[in-house]
Amino acid sequence: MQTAGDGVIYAQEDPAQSVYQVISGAVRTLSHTDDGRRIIHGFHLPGEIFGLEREKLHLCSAEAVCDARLVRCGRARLQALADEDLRAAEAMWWWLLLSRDRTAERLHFLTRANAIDKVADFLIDIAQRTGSDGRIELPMSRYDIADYLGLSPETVSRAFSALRDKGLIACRGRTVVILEAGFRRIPARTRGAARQAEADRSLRPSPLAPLAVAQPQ
Amino acid sequence: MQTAGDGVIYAQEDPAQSVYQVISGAVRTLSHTDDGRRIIHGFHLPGEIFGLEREKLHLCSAEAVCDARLVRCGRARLQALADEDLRAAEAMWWWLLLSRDRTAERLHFLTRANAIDKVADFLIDIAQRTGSDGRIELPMSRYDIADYLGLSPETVSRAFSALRDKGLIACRGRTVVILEAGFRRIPARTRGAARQAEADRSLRPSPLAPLAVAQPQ
DNA sequence: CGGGGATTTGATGCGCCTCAAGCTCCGTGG
DNA sequence: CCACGGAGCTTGAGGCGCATCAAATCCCCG
Repeated sequence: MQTAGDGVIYAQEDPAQSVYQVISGAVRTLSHTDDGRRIIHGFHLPGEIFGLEREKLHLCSAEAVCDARLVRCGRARLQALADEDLRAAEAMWWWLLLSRDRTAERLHFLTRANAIDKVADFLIDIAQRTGSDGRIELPMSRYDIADYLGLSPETVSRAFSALRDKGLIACRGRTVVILEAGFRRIPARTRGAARQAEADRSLRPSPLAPLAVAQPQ
Repeated sequence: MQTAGDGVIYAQEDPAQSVYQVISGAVRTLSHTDDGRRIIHGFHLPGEIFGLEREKLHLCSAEAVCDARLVRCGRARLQALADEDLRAAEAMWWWLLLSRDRTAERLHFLTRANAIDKVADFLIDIAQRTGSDGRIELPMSRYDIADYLGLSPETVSRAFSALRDKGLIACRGRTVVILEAGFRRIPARTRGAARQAEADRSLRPSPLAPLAVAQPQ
């Protein structure tokens, strides 16, 4: 399926019938606080999966950040896959645990780090997930990043400026180049996180044929 | 098995061979940032399960908060349970999804809420999990709470005082009584969280015989 | 060339961390 | 039985970081 920028893929409270994988473009999952502020749960880049729910309804909405192509996989089909192929079931299990661990890791980081480190970490994360060696073209706005990191857009912008002034990145609008290799390890991450990230990158081959190379969250 | 207060159940990087369920007392899972500060991932109360890992090693340590009794369940046994009983496998799957959702919910809350709301939410959470109708005996210190909520111990203490001054709680040391019913819904939670909490409380019966009524995280 | 959203920059205030004392409670030894 | 000590907790003062309000600038696109 195909979705234009800002298009709604599913809304919060919609029946959760499918799981999705991004083919191209980018997707954000989001919800709103009671006082109306937006929370972005995560961004989903090509190859990554989203939409798996515990209950019958989606807990958050999903929107295309920019024009995006997706593959949809029905719940029943996923269930069938897991039932008939033990390795597929194992892969899903493992993928879900990874998703949980990443969320926990993000929690600790966002709770402790300052604004500059958050933005730096975000850029490194995007670079790694896109397989980039430093140059990245951000699909999302500063507002999106702010709502994802729990900062104000102004603070995000100031963090970009600070990183540029320090010579750690070069950027113009949404084009960013990560300059400093040393910059690639952020303080305040929990011990062992580096080792874990290493393990994550060498993703085990997955038997989830149409949904291969699952990058959770 | 039995463990005294502050006793180590397993250490970070230990081989992850078992899953545990708390029978009595309380357990904390924790790790340390590179600069030495302590991060408490979660508290585990009677009936709750912890220790399930994606990899061969534990990502964080587990310690008894106070004297505690635990049940240990080996990985192989868990695997066998899942293989032979489809309903058990489903329950584990569901439990893991719940764990993920709770972590995500906590992430958004801790990123947005102020110190008083964090502490208030923490107290309500503990009260709900212990099945208390208001009176709770905290097993953990203010320092533990601080490291769990990402606050300083002083700020946690001030939050307790502020809640007391507002007439929302009564407390003396680690004994707390939640006074205001209206206080039981905290702002800044994401929409639908109330409905979700409702669903969580009516926990579906689990076929995990020795590890029944699984409360994740 | 004009318009409007996205981004940047500036000024100000509040909230939490840090450093620093007191205070409470409880166990221990005199 | 009471003085002592120490850990846990509370309270106070000051400073830094981020949110907020405000305004200027960039840049894309018609």
